[in-house]
Amino acid sequence: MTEMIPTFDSTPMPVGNDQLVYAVLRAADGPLSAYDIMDLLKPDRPRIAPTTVYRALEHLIRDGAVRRIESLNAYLPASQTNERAVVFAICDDCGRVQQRDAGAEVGRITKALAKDGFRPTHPMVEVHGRCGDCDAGSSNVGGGKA
Amino acid sequence: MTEMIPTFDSTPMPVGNDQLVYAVLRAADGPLSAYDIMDLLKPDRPRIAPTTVYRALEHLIRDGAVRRIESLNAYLPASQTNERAVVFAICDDCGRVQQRDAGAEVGRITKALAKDGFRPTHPMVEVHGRCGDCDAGSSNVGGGKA
DNA sequence: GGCTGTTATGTTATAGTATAACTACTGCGC
DNA sequence: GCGCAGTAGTTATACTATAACATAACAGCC
Repeated sequence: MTEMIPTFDSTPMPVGNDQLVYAVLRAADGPLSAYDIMDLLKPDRPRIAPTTVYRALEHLIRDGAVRRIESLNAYLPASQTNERAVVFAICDDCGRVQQRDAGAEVGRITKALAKDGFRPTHPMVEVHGRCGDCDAGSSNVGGGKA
Repeated sequence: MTEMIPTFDSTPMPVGNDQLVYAVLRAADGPLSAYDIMDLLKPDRPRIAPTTVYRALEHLIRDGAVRRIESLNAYLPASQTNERAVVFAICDDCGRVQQRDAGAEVGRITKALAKDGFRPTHPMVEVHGRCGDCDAGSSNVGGGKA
């Protein structure tokens, strides 16, 4: 946890970019692209550049506070301190993403690959679909997509 | 204009962009980005545009002949006609990718999500790591990364 | 034949995502 | 002070993908 809540203070507000980026991600109700983040930081940092955002994301991801969704080119605050493999359930309708542990299943997959001589370092599982809310909301009886 | 093979006989044999793109992917020994493909097609089609390549990829993916690797923004010919869920084992050293069936494990994951009301449509599993060849070739005894 | 809808393609421009290259500042240990 | 590592700023550019519009080929129908 790099959480560092800088509350009652006398310090000269050294809130770094990492914290700012993290705060923006926490405040959002869905994944954000790096450029979304940049736009949301503009009020505080009018001249912020992509590089800055990407560097902050790099740190946050390295520390496990943020995760990247490859299939969306977007970023989310990690939901759990739990370090096991995570699966993203991505709703293509509303854009919201759930994170769930899939350590067991991912373990089976990586073990099978290891048997073939492959040495896994970073597994990722992303499942697109439709969340319960959206599925209920616009029940189109035919069964197709919206 | 559409690259007729000008052979013996009157059959038009119009080799479309889809076939050209597919041929390039088959000839490569690893995944290619859309712009890699474009460059490789330049000799045949000096003025080919990104749009054309993306459209061909769209068709090929729709037909199951090609798969996209999200974490690389790259494309591969599908290894199997088998329609089950596939896991990509991506070597971060040499760039080569193996495709293996992971229908069983992916089935467990999607079933678990379905129990929560999520309706999966397109699961993807991509595992980064190091292939057997690279792991053997540059055995760095400490166990870290290259 | 003429009309129209559909699919594929071409062409130009632009949007969106990510990194390179260089500079400079800060804190820390020697 | 000096070098080093980490962070940050700045500018430019590379890489990935789509929008918007025009054209051509063909099929079905009147």
